Amino acid sequence: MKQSQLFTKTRSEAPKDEVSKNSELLIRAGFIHKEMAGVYVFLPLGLRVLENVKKIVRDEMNKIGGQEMMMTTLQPKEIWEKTNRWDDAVVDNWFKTKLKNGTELGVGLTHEEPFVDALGEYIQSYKDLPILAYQIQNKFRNELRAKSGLLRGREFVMKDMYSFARTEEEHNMLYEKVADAYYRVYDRLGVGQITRRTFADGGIFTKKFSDEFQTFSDIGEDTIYVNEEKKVAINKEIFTDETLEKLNIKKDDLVEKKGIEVGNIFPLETKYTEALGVRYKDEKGEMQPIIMGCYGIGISRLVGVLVEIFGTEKGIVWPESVSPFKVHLVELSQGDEVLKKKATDLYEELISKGIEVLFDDRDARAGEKFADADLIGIPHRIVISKKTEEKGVLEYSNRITTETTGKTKEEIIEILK
RNA sequence: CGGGACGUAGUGUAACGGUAGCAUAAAUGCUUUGGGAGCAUUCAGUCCGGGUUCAAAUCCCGGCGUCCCGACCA
Repeated sequence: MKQSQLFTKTRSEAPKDEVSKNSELLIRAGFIHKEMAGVYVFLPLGLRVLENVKKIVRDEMNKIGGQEMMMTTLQPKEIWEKTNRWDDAVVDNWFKTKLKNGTELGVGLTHEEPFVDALGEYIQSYKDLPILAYQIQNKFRNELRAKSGLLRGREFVMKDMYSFARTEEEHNMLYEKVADAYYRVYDRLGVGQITRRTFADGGIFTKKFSDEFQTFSDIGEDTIYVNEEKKVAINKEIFTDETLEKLNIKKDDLVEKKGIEVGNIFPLETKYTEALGVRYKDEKGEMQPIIMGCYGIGISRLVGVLVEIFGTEKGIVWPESVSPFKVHLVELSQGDEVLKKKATDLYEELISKGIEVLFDDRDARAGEKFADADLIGIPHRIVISKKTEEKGVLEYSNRITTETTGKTKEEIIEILK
C-alpha cells in the first residue's frame, strides 16, 4: 500500500486522556480511533494487525478440530433464564435492549447458552460427539470502568470456543488439546516465553479451578505467584493454604508477578447442557449428560498487549507474525524523479513476489518519514535515497534487532521470505 | 458502584470575574531536504442547559463526557 493513499496520519502527541501505553501509541500511529470510553474503532492499519492475530488464532483452533461459526449478538432472554444468568443481580454487566413490542433482548457478552442451544439441535447420539466449535465476534460488556485502552473495553473482539464431550476423560483430552493450542498461539505472537498457564477461580462457571493464560507485565491487573521450575502459576484470587495443599506446592517456591490475562479456559461440567436440556443417547439407548468446556482469547486485547510488551518510546514494534505489513519501504527521493521511479519499481517488484509492503511515497522530509516509520513499527525497513544510490545498495534496518546495514535487493528479498 | 481529578481550535496548553492567547496540525507561497525544517499569510475554540453579575472560560446548580484509585471482571 502506498502511504500517500493512507487516510490516517500520525501525530506527535496523544490526546491527554489517553494514558495507557497501548492506546497512546496506537492512537498516535493511527491504528485505532476512540469512539468513547472503552470502545475503539480499528482503522486500516489496526485492522490489519487485528486480522493477523485472528488468522493465527483461527489457524490453531482449526488444527485441533475447531469448527468456526458465528453466533448472533442479539440474544433471547429465555435461554439465559434457564441457567439463571439473565438477572442483573447475577450477571451485572449485561447490555440489554428491547424489541419494539417490548420483548427483552440481551446483547452478547458471552455465548455458552446460545452455543448449547444452537448445537443441541444437532446432538442426539454418542456418534455426534465430541464437538469443538468456536467463533470470533464482538462482545459487549457493560463494564463499570473501562480502562487501559484496548486492555479492558466495553466492546471488544473475542474468540470463544466451546467443547462438548461424552465423558470426563474425553473432556480432559479436549481441554488439554486447547490449552496446548493456546500456548502455540502465544508463541506465534512472540509472547510465549512470558506467558504462563495459571490456576484461577472458576467464577460462577465451575467449582473447579479455571486456567488463565497470564502474560507477565507490570501493568497487569492480576497478581500471580509463579514457579518457573515447575512452570506453575497461581492467581492471587485463589492463593490460599487450601489451594496450595490441593496443588501440592510450597509457598516459598513461588515468586509474585503481575500478569495480563490473555486467555481463560473453564471446565463447565454439565451445568449448561443440563440446564438447557441437551443430552445424548449412548450405545445402550440411554440418555447421558454432556460435559462442556469454554475457551476464550481476547483478540483485540492481545493487540494492546503486544504494544505494551514490545513498544518503545519511539513507537510500536510489531512481532513479524502480526505486523500490518511485512516491510516498510521508505523513499527519500526529494524531488528526484528517477529515484522515485526506481523506488516505485522496487515497491512493485516486492508486491509481485507476494511481500506486503507499506511504501512511504509521500513528499515529506526524511525526519518525518523516519519518525513515522518508528511509530508505526513495521519490523523490516528499506530506505532508498541518494545516499544509498551512491553506495549502490539499499539500506536495510530491523526494528527488532535494531541493526542497520547496506544490502542488495536480492539479499533483502531473501530476508523477507 | 464508592472516592478523586478534569472538560478552552483537529491535538497540546495559557488567560485575576473585564479584548480568548501560544504551540502544533491544516491551507497558500517562497526557501530547505538523511531523524518530526525556516519565514510570511490564512483557517480554526470556551461540552450542554440554567443561575448570579453591568460583565462568566473563570463563581453557583443540573446534565453529559473523559481519566485515575478502589470495588467488580462470565
